[in-house]
Amino acid sequence: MSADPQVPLRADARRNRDQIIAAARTIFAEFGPEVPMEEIARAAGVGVGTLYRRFPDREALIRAVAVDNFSRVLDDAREAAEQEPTAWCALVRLLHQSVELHLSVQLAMLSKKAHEILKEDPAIATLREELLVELEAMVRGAQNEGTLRPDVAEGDVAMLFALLLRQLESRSPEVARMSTERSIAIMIDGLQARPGTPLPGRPLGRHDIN
Amino acid sequence: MSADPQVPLRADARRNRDQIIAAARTIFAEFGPEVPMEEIARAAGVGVGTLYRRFPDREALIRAVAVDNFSRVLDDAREAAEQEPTAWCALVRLLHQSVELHLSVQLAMLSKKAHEILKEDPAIATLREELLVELEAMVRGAQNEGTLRPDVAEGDVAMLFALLLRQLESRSPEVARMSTERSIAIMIDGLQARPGTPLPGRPLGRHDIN
DNA sequence: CCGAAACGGAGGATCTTCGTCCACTAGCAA
DNA sequence: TTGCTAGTGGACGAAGATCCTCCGTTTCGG
Repeated sequence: MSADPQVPLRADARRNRDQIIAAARTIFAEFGPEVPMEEIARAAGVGVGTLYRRFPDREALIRAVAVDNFSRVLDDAREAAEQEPTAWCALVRLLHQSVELHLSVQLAMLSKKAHEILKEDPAIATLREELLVELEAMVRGAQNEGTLRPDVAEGDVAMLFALLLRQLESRSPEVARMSTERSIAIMIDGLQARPGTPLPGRPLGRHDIN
Repeated sequence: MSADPQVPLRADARRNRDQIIAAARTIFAEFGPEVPMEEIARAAGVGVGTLYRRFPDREALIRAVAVDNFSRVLDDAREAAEQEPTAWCALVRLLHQSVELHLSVQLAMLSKKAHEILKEDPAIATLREELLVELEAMVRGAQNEGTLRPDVAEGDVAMLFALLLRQLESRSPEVARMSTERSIAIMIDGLQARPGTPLPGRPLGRHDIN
């Protein structure tokens, strides 16, 4: 995912590296970016030693996971934009594609620490920007269709994503799932175009959410 | 706030106790119930010793804060119910009265640890139940008025509160504030009664959110 | 089959938080 | 005012958590 190292990795090393990123992705998404490294190693089925050999410190791991994940979401977004008949549908689909989204949001907006780390990294800044451009296009598109209320911008939508995707801890999984679905649906309803009920403030663009 | 102790506290002790609860309230609301005790002591302008003398452990403090805060929210809710012309208005007002609400929600729904502690305590269980009853009345009322969509219940509304009130960390305070306001407004729009767009699942009652 | 690459996890170092203890301060009753 | 006692605060040792290195063992691949 990152630039290939001078010397290609041995097959098993490569495999382990991928497993680590995969494990880190789900674990970060669920518990945030500060879980003990050992948890991640265990989930990946490797020893901490291996983890640290591949990623010299937590920051490096977070960066790698973020790059990996932002790319996925960007792909999802582009795919949705391409396949769905309307911009509105694409937006809704993206919003329901929670899992990947969850992590990107978690890292980029919800965790102070992760945010600081990521904002330095140019590769990630680029991905993030591309993603927001994509989102902006959807928002504009849906507004032109008349389906999305005109007084919001991509920053607003990103913010809602962020708020909604935070799973509530505990609860029974089924209720949690249902409640998330219902909340997303209510929120989508709130986004739909409709006369009246102006929003306070001004539309938040992609620079407002820094 | 709790039953008066055998021997009344000396004036300064009383004052310190109140300061501790006040400090804990804002700090818990902002950073969750696991901040170091010393932070709280510092914010309250007392030493850790004082804190521990008054509240033998973190649990005791959390309980005290929760009782204090649930009562406030309950008062707010009743006041809103009484003063606002419609149930819908009362609901909206309550939702905007974020600060107090924030903490109750934070403690009762967002933090696993706090939740476990609180669910044992009968005083808190009572307050919580009373609050949910109040909320249920508002929900029913607003549904009868035809302003609130009929396919939600008090559990849904509580869930939305919980999701929305989680402040995003960092950002500039003004953008954060504006974005919260906007998100709440969008969500309220989504709650308003309207034909079409049925929600998935079933209405979540107050027992679904355990 | 052998050397290099990779592995895993035990363990020492470091950091965090807890909660106690005690010398000091300040209400309050007489 | 004074003396008694409740109250105070913060230094500090204990307990735990997490980090990350190090090295004996295993696995890859030429």
